[in-house]
Amino acid sequence: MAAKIEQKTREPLNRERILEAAVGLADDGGVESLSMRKIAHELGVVPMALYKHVANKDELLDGMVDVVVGEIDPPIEGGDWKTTMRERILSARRALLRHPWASRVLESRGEPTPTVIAYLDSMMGVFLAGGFSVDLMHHAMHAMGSRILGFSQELFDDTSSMPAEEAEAMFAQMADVYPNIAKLLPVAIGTHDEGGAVVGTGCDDRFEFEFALDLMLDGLERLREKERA
Amino acid sequence: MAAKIEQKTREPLNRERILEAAVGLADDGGVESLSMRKIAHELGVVPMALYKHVANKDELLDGMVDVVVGEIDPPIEGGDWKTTMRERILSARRALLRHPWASRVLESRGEPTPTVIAYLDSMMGVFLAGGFSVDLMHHAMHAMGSRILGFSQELFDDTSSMPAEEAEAMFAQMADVYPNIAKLLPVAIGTHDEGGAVVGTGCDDRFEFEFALDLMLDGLERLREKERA
DNA sequence: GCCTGTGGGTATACGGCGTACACTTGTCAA
DNA sequence: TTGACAAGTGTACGCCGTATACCCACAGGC
Repeated sequence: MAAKIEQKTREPLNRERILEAAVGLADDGGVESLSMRKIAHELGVVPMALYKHVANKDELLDGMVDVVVGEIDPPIEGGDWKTTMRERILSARRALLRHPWASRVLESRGEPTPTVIAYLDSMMGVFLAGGFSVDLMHHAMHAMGSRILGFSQELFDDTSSMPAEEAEAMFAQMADVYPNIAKLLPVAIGTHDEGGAVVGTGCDDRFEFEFALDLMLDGLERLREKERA
Repeated sequence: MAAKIEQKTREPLNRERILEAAVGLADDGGVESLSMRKIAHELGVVPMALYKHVANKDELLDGMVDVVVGEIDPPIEGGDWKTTMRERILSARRALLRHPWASRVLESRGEPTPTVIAYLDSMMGVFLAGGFSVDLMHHAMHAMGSRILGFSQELFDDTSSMPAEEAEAMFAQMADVYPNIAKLLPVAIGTHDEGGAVVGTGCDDRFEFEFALDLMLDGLERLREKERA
């Protein structure tokens, strides 16, 4: 009896299950190819059924962003402002790396969701608790920009995904047209002659992100100290 | 005779005319609502006619980006690296403000076009001519990120577009939920009590952009000096 | 003058999309 | 038993990008 009921009444749809399916599909298919029809199919349901639980596709995208932002660790307690900020931003970055579509969706959405606003608010709190004036905190938030959410759009595709010799050939080919990019050949590809030994540190995304992050945080620290004096 | 010919043989389609129309439509309609059909209609032609001159919509978007990047002033000659960089980036920003859709398209495109690559290459040249090592230039380019092309995505919509009292009401309403954002009310809205006088500097996009830009450039300058020592 | 490519514009059509609207059906309170 | 209500369905509309086949003016060779 119970089994029969279980068989015929499948698990009912709800907002969480829809978001979960959507996030999963976006994770492995990319957000461009995400469609209401595919989500519905994934859930074994007709497309219009989704609209009983989400208003429309935009609202669903907002919900997906909230799922990702919800994965960011809470701020650590008791640290100074800089490490608190740094750690949390790196946690945000980890969340966004798990869901590579999220940064694009975040940018394209006009108004931030309450979840995102709450995150930003808490980050502002970290600045203020660290001794920033409201004014400086304001500028700091603008200066951090998307970095505070763990991403900064890269303008080049990383060449690290292609075989080294292919990338090398590509670089060599455009050496005369783009002389300065060509100079990056050794450091960006990863075969890098250093004191006679070829070391393999290429374009390390994590390093570059933290490099820029620390540059920003250090600059802000300096301004904060100047302000307090 | 000549007039008759002129009448019946309209100005022929070509890539430039298509790009011009597309940029115009995107400028006033937004890039989301830009469609091949609308461009064709604008040009008094059937949609498929466009495909004789552009491969597909993606390639057309690339072309549109190139138009915008082409509007960026060439680097000034004879200045030090920092002002050269600064001025050119501000010129890029002006171009992107004329075509607000361009930054979004730039981000969403995977591989940069040759035009964009050439721009980046010339910016690298500015760093190198300024005495940066190839390594530091490499990190600097990553750190600048999209800022080098004149934009840094804002995470909040600017409240400056809505009437001050409405914004004020909005802020007041969320004061208990977002205490730190609420503290921005005076400085971000634009009515700002300073020494008894209410001054009207709100969220100044230009100021915020240059604030962050200079923070970055100053940080890089320090690293450059440390490196040379 | 005629033939024949060929390049540019056209007509039609396909499969996909988001979603409005009208419907059935299963559940439970009264 | 009824009847309201929530959840899921079916159909349809108007968009989208673009494949494919077509037409036709015109240039170059004969």
